Amino acid sequence: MAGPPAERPLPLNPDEEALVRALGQVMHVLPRTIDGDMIADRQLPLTEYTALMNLSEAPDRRMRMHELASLCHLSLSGMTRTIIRLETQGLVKRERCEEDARGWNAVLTDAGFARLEESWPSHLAAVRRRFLQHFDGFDLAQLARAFRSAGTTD
Amino acid sequence: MAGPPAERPLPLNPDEEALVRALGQVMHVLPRTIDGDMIADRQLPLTEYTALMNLSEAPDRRMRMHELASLCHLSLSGMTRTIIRLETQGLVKRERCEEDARGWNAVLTDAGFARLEESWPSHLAAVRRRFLQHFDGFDLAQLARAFRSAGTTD
DNA sequence: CCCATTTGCTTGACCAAGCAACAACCGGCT
DNA sequence: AGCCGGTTGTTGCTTGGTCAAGCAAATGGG
Repeated sequence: MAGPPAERPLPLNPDEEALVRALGQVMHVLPRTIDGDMIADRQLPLTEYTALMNLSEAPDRRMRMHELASLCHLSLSGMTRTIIRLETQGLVKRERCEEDARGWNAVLTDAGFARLEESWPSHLAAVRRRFLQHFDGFDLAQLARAFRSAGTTD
Repeated sequence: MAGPPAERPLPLNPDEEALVRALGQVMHVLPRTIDGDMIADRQLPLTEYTALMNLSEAPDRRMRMHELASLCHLSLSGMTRTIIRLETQGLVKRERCEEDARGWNAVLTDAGFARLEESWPSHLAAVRRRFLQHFDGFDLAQLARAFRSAGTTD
């Protein structure tokens, strides 16, 4: 990545420029908009929804902090703090991990599952309306591959 | 956005699901990666680079806080603080706006311009490598349109 | 078996950024 | 002239990120 101070590479062409700007916009606007929708609609911030959702899909509705953090795109400390918030609301509880007593499992409670059940349609609608809707004619699978390749630490 | 508690809409199909997950990943990883590249390479965080860049393209290298914030995809308060950081480094100065005494102009200094000159190739390289490269076969203009439509507050 | 190292998670400090409440100021209306 | 709604920035609080330190459990070499 490093190099001599001042090369003079070719600047972006207009299409590249437009795409980069538009992506910047989306990255800024989209999470906030969806979070706003969720809060307005179900009083459940996107981060907490995401945690509940990933837990609900895990076997036995439980997961180690490390794995959950990575699925939620959160740092481990951010995950800890999120789980603490959810725990105080009774939506999640923590249990020591049996096969490795250093570890903890975040476990979805029944209340947490109910909260999720009542919230996912709202999340789904937001995702459709704020994002997917705008990619109607596109080859989504191909797009997904490109994004995945841009998102995996190259 | 609001509705009765528990509708049962169709879930996302696998391609939609994959795209949403991949975008989540990118939104999380990309800014941090590029920011990391810029810091490693030029000790200039992405946010500060973006501010300098937008200022440099403005007439007289000056801009009102409001407009600069919007171009940088930053809240006004975030912009205030960024400009304060840049000001303490001597890269920007603030001047009262003459035609409106509430307003301020952020003005790029010569030092700021020099900093930008020395940094933009690094930014450009990061954007190419971390993002554009992964969209080789795509119709970038069409993509840009879709992203713009998803990014404008619907 | 014991001690050093590593691993999994928590915690605290510090920073960046968003939102909401605020202050200063403009401009139009009466 | 004086007020009032809207605009422009700034500040206080919360969330989240990184980094470093701490602690408890696990692992491995002597």
